[in-house]
Amino acid sequence: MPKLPPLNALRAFEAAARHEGFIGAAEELHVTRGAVSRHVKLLEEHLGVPLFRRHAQGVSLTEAGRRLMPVLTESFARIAREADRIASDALDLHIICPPATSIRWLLPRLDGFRDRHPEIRVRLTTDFHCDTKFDGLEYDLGFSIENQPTRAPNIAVQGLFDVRMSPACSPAYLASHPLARPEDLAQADLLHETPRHGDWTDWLATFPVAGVDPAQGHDFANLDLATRAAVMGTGVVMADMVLCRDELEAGTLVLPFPEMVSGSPLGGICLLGMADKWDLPKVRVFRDWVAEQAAG
Amino acid sequence: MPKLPPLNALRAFEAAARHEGFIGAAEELHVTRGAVSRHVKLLEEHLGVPLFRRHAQGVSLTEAGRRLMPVLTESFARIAREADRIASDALDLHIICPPATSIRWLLPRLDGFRDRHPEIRVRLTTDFHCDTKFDGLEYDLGFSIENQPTRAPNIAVQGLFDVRMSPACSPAYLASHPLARPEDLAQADLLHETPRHGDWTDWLATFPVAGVDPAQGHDFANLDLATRAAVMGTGVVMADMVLCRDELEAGTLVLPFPEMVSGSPLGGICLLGMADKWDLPKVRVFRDWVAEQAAG
DNA sequence: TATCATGGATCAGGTAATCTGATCCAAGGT
DNA sequence: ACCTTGGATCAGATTACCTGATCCATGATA
Repeated sequence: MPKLPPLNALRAFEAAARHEGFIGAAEELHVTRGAVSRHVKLLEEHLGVPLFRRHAQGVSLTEAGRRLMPVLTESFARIAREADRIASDALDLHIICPPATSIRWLLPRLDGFRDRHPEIRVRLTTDFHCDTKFDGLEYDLGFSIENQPTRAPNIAVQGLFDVRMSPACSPAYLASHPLARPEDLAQADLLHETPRHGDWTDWLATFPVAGVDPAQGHDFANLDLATRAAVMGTGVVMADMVLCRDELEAGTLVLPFPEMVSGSPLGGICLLGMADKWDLPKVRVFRDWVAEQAAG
Repeated sequence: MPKLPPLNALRAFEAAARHEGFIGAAEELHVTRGAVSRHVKLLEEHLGVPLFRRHAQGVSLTEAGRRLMPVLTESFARIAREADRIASDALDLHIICPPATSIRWLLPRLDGFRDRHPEIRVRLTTDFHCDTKFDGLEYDLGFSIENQPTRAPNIAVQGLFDVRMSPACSPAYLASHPLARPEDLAQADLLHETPRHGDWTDWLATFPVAGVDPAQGHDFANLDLATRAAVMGTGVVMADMVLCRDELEAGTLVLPFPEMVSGSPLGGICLLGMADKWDLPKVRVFRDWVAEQAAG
């Protein structure tokens, strides 16, 4: 079976052959002339044949050197190209995130991540995804609104923040629709993030308020649209304390009952991903960044 | 420009991938499991992506590893194959030698060299060759019967033994043709190694013998044929003391005038070769062996 | 024709990369 | 429950490698 010569010597020779001199090769490899000279000599001894003719000014390839060089140049180039592709793909970070979390929380912060890690190309897909069948091959990480403790064993989970909900509306709506007591909600226009109306149902399970029917009100495709409707004074949305922080701080949304904040029976927002990829540098870096953003 | 990962790590990974385990790779590379493990880990860190999935029993390639492996296997195989060919060609030793020296001196000894250096494939061409235009590309070494001190500057020369000549004939010939005095050679049948008759002319220049005409006698294509004719009792050959040693020791040839041994005006037998190749291992080894044989 | 510039060879000495060998650990087989 | 297999890991030893100085041959420069 053919034996492979010392690889570092091969690389030094290839560089020297390409540069037609040891100095050029030394610069490319960030070593001294002597190191290149030594490598070439070692290779020549290994093969038992000179690869360069030494002249006063520079070197020229011998017959043997001329035969060896193109094989090395091509092989190294192929290896480098493939290794580069693999390393480059390793920096592509594909994330899936539900619309509200994406638009109201992730997207506004994502440029910060891109600034800090320009080498990682983030590809964000904003859509719902089935948590129980998270596509770990397609996506490196997914935001989930259902932090269930038990999932498939090859799916890793990292909690981010609790879901804390409370009814919210615009100051103008509050002025025209008095909400002095929770029972006043029975007359309010409820805004729902999905046709399921789970948001109000869950909250009412924590705070049973007589006369409020979660079946009534307007439906939206997601929480963002419902929230924006609330800001425009359309009604009362079941606002997420985290996702609606901007509006609450700016005062475009207010909480009529600030004491009545419910948790989520689903356990809050979390990140999930395949255990396989969980500790890839790009994944770890993103997870750390998200955790930092969630905490701050 | 694509960057090349650590080459030794690539080799370790390739071996591990081929053996589907670190232990097999370790054996192939003559290192320990730990060394392979470390190399693979280094490469994985370099690329930023795992190449193996670690199980309790052995490892299996990840997507990235499956992409990288064939490129490495093919590239390394190509490099190893070409390097092997070059090293192998470096062991082909092509020699040219004049017929008499070849048949009477070199060939009987050559098996000894082949025994001592079975890795060197000796290819012997038995023919005259023009010394002034020794074909250094075709032949690694050439035996020359003309040890001229000044040659082309890129031709190296190594003297072997002096040419020492004296008339010789078979005992039977001597019995039937009395050669009591040098002058008796005038009546002898002279045997010439070439139509040039240089052998007798040179000897007669050293030992001028009245009445001997170097123009007469029988011509042969080379010294070997002339010598064998002399052994058969055809006449008197101008025998080389080295090349005819066997016959002289066996007594199949005798020297009528053992005191009258001339040197050669050409300086004796030597080896020559291109200065380029003079110190190649195969050449040096052969030169040393020839010198040893010539001295012994 | 002397001097300089260029480019490689070489060497001693230091340092970093690599290997070893022992130990640990997890998972599957008996 | 125990053993076997195969990889991970660590401290310490070893080796390979690089450096930086110096030397040398040659061709350019003045």
